[in-house]
Amino acid sequence: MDTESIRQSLESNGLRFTPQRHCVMAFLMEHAGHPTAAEIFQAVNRLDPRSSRATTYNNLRDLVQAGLVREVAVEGRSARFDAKGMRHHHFICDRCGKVEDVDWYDVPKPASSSLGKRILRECELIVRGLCTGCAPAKGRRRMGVETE
Amino acid sequence: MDTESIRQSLESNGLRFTPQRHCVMAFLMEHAGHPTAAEIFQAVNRLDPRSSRATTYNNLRDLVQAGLVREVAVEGRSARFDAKGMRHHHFICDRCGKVEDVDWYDVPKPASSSLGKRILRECELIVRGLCTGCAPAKGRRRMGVETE
DNA sequence: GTCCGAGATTAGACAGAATCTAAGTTAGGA
DNA sequence: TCCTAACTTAGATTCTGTCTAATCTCGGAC
Repeated sequence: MDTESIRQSLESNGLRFTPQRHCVMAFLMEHAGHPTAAEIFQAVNRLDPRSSRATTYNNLRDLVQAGLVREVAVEGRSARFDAKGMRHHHFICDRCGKVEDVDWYDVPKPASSSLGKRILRECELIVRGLCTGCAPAKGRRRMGVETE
Repeated sequence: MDTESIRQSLESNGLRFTPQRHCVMAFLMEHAGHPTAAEIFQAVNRLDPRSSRATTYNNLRDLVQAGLVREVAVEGRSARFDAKGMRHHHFICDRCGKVEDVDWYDVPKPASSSLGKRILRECELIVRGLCTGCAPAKGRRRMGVETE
């Protein structure tokens, strides 16, 4: 996503395109590793030491509302964010907590009517396991495949 | 799940069965509404005013490790927990944040090999939308079905 | 070009959630 | 009974996020 389309998305949501917002977007697009709000603030603050934490949090909230950024659902203390590029699911490593993308595939929705709820978005999948770094070497199968 | 099987699960994980742990499990099994750690602590503390917050947090962590309790992946400030009874997915209301259970159905896993990761558990689904309380009355369709 | 108002930013205080620490207690095996 | 490891406790601390009031900036109206 280029600067101009970021600007357009912001303005169509009644938001101004500011250097701070650009900075947040740029960092998120460069870092696919689902950084936390604190990491984003650090990065923004490194580029412009005058920028404040409140602004970063405000901007993250605004960008999520504008649909430019997604907040990833993971356990843990701090919110993680994701520049919305291609749709994808998420993989969480049970050992190191790393969040990785999983290629998108359609997941069947539960029947909305049977729930009595209104389903607004595609279902998001959380896949758990061990990432390449944490999984034991191929051939040795210490952990097995546990399905609860 | 009865007291004896809780005791066995704890002991097979090298953990003692203590009144505090029993209290946490009992509360979680009675309250299916995915209480937060703070709510669990309040409830435990009401039964035994001497019990401490640190113990409740420690016990929740231990119970999750022992596989007796699940931490639910939701955005938001406080961790939410769930006694592992029947398998189910989760529905999160976009407006009020309420977490509800969705009946279990199998979701196709991504191909483990193609990921280079080891998938350890069933995939967890996060469904979003408006709960019965927040959805506009039937017939009026203000929000439509938005699929990102 | 100037003025004005809404939106944006800032620093720092504040609040809530979770963790850490050190000391005391308890349970269970030797 | 004694000893040790596991457990619990109170309270301090850290971390994460929000709020507030003051200031700044942009863009439209004049």
